[in-house]
Parts: sequence; structure tokens; C-alpha cells
Amino acid sequence: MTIYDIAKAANVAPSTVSRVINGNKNVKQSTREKVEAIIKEAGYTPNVLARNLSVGDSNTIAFVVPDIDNQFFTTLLHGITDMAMEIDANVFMFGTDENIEREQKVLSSLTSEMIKGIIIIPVLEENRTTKEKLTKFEESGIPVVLIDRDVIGSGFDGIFSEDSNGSAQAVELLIAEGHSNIAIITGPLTSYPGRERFKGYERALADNNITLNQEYVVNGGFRVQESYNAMKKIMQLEPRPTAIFTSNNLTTLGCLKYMKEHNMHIYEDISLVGFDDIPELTYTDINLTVVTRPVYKMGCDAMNLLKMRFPGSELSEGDRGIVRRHLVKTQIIKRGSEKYRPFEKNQE
Amino acid sequence: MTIYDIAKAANVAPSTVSRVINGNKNVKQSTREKVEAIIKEAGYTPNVLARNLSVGDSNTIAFVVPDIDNQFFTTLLHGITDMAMEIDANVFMFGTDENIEREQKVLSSLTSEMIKGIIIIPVLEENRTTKEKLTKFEESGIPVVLIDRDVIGSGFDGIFSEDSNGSAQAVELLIAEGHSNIAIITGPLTSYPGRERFKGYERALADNNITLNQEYVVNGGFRVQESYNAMKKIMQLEPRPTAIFTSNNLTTLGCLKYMKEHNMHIYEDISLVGFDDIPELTYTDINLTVVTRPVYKMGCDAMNLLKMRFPGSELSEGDRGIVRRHLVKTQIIKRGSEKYRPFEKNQE
DNA sequence: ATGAAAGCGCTAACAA
DNA sequence: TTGTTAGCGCTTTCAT
Repeated sequence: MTIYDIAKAANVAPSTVSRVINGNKNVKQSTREKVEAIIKEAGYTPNVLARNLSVGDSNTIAFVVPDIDNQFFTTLLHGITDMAMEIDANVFMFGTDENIEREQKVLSSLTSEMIKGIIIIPVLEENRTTKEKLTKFEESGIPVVLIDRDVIGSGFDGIFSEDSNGSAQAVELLIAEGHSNIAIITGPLTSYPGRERFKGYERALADNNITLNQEYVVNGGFRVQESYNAMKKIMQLEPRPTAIFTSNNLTTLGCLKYMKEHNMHIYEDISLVGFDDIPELTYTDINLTVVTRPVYKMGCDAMNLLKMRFPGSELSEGDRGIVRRHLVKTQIIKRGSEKYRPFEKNQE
Repeated sequence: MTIYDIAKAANVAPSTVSRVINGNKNVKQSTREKVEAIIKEAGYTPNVLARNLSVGDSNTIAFVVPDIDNQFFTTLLHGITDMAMEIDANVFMFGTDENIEREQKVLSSLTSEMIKGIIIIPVLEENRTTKEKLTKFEESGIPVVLIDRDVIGSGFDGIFSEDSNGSAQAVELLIAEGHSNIAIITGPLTSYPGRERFKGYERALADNNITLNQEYVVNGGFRVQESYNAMKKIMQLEPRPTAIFTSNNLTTLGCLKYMKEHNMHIYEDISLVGFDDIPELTYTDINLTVVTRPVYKMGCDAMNLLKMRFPGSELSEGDRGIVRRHLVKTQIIKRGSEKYRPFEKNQE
């Protein structure tokens, strides 16, 4: 069934049917009602493909994430799809497995006719090819919005968080509890969050006149197993750190994995503060103090930023030139894991 | 840039370019090479939309899940997308929030031109409208594959698991540990997994001559909060159950939430076995014994089942009529939470 | 092996 | 306010 069938049945031209469907005001009320009745009766639904081809527009947005299994990203997806629904847009989610080649393959598979916009958490902050590809999309009218991780020198809109401040606060918390031998399991220092979170750690130590011990800084690559290995390395150091700051949720899990295997416990044996919450843990005895962000909302915001760049948005021409980068505030949730038994004993 | 531009540059007809692109054999080797060279040089990529419109085919598949945040579903998504990639298909994921109206709205928004197939975890097992909509898709050539939950009397292909057997084994395990007052927090009994898991519980009790106490059966609706409430109810019963069987991952979390709030511990205070694993818990002191399934693989299998129904698949005509329903085996992972302290004391 | 031309279903000038 | 018509970019008979 096509628009022609409806037109014939309603005794009007196809273009009139098209006008009715698209809410064009240039239609007499009576004809509109007639056409609408027929559409309803026939159960006709327009062919989106044909429409998109005709107007040269699409209604799907691509969401590219490094790790499809990480809850952080699926929560973002939730926010994105909820906002996308408001404009009847659908979203493709692509996982790149933190692999730059895969990311580029995904990007290459995306043609400008099939998508209306891109929201991406890039694998690397500095990669020529990715940057070029994304830039090309923007040039061809497909807006790009970053979340969480930056692409340096790119000028894309984006939603980021105050990683450095958040981390600094977390480490300050540990210091306030009496810790001075604080290790950090970092993310890749080649990524915005990895580096900023490390910077926060650095700053908190400096502000409190604690000399940074390079041995206490180990890369966990934002991965469970790597972070487990990092923890192993850290635990062999002398003096052994009394507290750990973990740079993201997977890092925290890797750390916990090591602790479990070695029968170590928070409070008794070590203190731990992590970046990003792990909801499942709130149902356990691991009362993890964390730096969090409003993840769902960040997804919504990203989608809204994208919408603003769509043709026909209410964005004035003058406003188009400006780059919108939101820096959302982090928040500390204190649950107790920053505390350390030996220190409490001293106070007794 | 269109196929015409390429044609012009190569001094051939558009149809020839089309043939080259689609690997049609009726092209002289030399012209093929010439055209390919030009395509490459020009960096031309065909317009998928136009192709789809022309051939009346699409390359995206819809994945409809009740809860976008549940890891179980995102793991399925992972399998699905990995298999979809092999045929260059993309997947839309839709969350229905366990809400039948939303499910139907999603289904209505899907038109047969935009998708090539549907993989769905339906909210309800018995709902006229959903069943009709899905049937209509199949009739119009869009195959439907179910995962985990059935639509009764539908005859769709699907991947299910031996929920009943798995649950029975789990409960048997508890019985073997000496439990006889075993409660179950069920899922909705109007869903295949909800009911089958309950049936397994029933059967295990019956097989061991334990009378089923109706009070021990409380619905948690496959949700955290509801399961928490269910647990509260259960804990007020006399005699208080010594073991709980939870019907899915969220149910388990709700149960754990209650336990934490009331300072109850596995082994000391109660035993617990759950359906579906919760990976995060393996990094904690909650050594949960669970019934699991190969979730990622189930996603892959579902996609593969769908592929078989696509036009052009190697499925012989005779095979088209048969319904393919895979029943994957569950597996028990024993980690200790089935044990109960008071019983062990008796043995000492 | 190649080309010409008619469509796929819709939209958007342009006319009326 | 409505209709006519020429595309959108591709595929696919049907000729040649």
C-alpha cells in the first residue's frame, strides 16, 4: 500500500496525502479529515525509507561505545534512547571493544544517508583517522557529540565530567582518614578520563604535601584483568599502600578480585575509593565509597546536544558556531570504604 | 556522489556499475577492474537507503527487550550484534520497561520496510495484540525469534532454556544440604520463565516428599524492589524458611538488599540459590550458587535462527515450515551459598 | 557483456 | 487549497 492508493481512495492527489501526513497547513480541514479517515481505515503507514531517500534525511542516530557490556555505557544508552524517542529517532549501538581499528571500521560503515547524528565515546583521545572521520561527518551535516572522553583539538560538542575534581575529592577523603601511602590504579593516560583522574590524584597529594611515589601509580587500562594485575604489583610494594584509588568501575572490580583471592578486606586490611558506582555492590557488604556522575542524565544531555545541531532546531544561526561542552559535577557517595582500621586503633 | 557519477567517469552505464558493486558475474574482468578503480579513487560508497528502497529489503534488525538496564539483555545484545555484523546488519535495541503498552507501541513503530527481522523478549506470554502484531510481521516476511520468554500458541522460532530442570536442580541442591523449608521468590507466573522456574521448584519438592507450603511462594515480579518486598513477607513467616530460591538476577538482588538491611548473612542466617549469575558478586564475599545459561551464546543462536529465515538463506523450502525452538541446558555453579550453618553444626 | 529505461514510495517545486 | 511532475539513488528487466 502506497500513498497513491490512499490518494486514489480519497480522490485527491498523492501530494495532498503527503501534506496530510506531514501536517502541512495548506490543506482544507474537510479534505484532511477525509484523508485521515482513509489512512486509518486502510491501516496505512508511510514508508520511512522512501521518505528519507526523498528528503535526504534519516532518523537514526549511531551510538559508538568502547564496551557494550559495561553498565556505564548501557545506562548512557538508556538516556539517549529515551530522548531520541521524543523525536521518533532510533539508535544503533556499536561496540568497539576499546579497539581503535574496530572503531574506525564502525565509523566507515556509517554513511551519511543512514544516520542523522553520532554520539561517541572514542577509544583514543588522539588519533588522526578517527578525528578525520568524525570531522568529515560534521562537515557533511552529521553532528557529532562526545561523551566522557575527548578528541583533542576537535571542537565537537560533548558531555564530560569534572573527573579531576572528583578524583581529587576522593583522594582528599582518604587523606583525611589518615592515609598517606595511597596508590592509584589508573586508566590509560592517553584518554581524557584516565588522565584527568590521575591529575586529580596528583593534585590532592600535592595540596597535602604528600610526595607522589611513582611506584604507587599503576595502569589498569580500565579493564578488570589489567587492574587485577596492577593490584598485584601494588601489593608487593614497600611500604605497602594503605589505600587504593581505582579509576573506574572495572578497575574497582579488578581490585576487588585481587582482594578476594588474597582474603583482604576493606577497613581491616585496606581502604578503597573508586570512580563510578557499581550498583550491585550496594547489595553486598562492600560499602564502597565512590565518585559518581549522573550517568543517565549525561546520556539525555548528549542526545539533547545532538538535537540542537539537527537542521530545523531552534538554534539560531549565530549559535551554530559555538561549541557546547558540558562539564557535569561529580558527587561523592560516602559509604565507609575510605576508613582504615589501624588508624582508628591509634585514635583509641 | 552517485552511481551515475561513477558510470560517467568509467564510461559505462549505471547498471554496469551496479553489477560491479553487487558482484554480478556478467561483467568483463577488464571493465570490472576499471570501475572498481574509479570507485576506490572517488571514495564512493553506495547509498544504502536507495538500495533498500529499490530492492524492498532492509538490513537492520530490531531487538525488543523488557529492561534495557538488565545485564542479561545487554549480554544477549552483544551476541546478537556480533552475529549481525557477519551479514552487515545493524541492530536497534528497544526497551519496553516490562510494560505491555510500550511493547506494542514499539512494535507499531516498526514498519516492515525498515527492518529485516525481530528478536524479542516479550513482556507477556499471553497477549492477543502482541501476538497478532508479531504474526503480521511474519506474514509480511519479517521473521520473528523469541528469546527466553514464549508467546503461547505462536509457533515462532526461539531460544529458551531448560528453566524447569535448572530450577529443580537448584532446589535439589538445597534439599541435599538439609533444607526443607525452602521459599521461592517467583517471577510473574504469566511468563514462561516465571512459571517454568516455579515448576522446577515444585517438582524438586515433590520428588523429595516435601509438601509445598503456599506461603513460601511469593511473587517478586523479576524486579528488585518487588523481590525485596517479597523477601520481607517471607521473613515474617513461621517457621521461617531456611533457604530461598530466587527466580532471576534482579530477584536475587532484591533478596540481598533485604538481607543487608537486616544484617542477615548467607550461611550463618540463611541459604540462597539464584537463577542467573551476577558477575559483580563474584568479586565480593557473597559466593552465590546459581543456575546459569550461556547468555552470550543464546544471543548468537537467536540471531542465527533469524538469519535462517531470511530470504536467500540456504534453508530448503521444505525446511521453512518447521519451527525451530532450541532449549539450551542450564548449568549449576556451586559457590557455597546453598550451605547453612545450623545444619553443619548438627553434623559436628 | 552492456545499456536504456522503468520503477521502489515519497516529497517538493511549480502551476493552477 | 490542490494537482502535476520531476526527482532522491539504486536495481532490474528487457533489449542489444
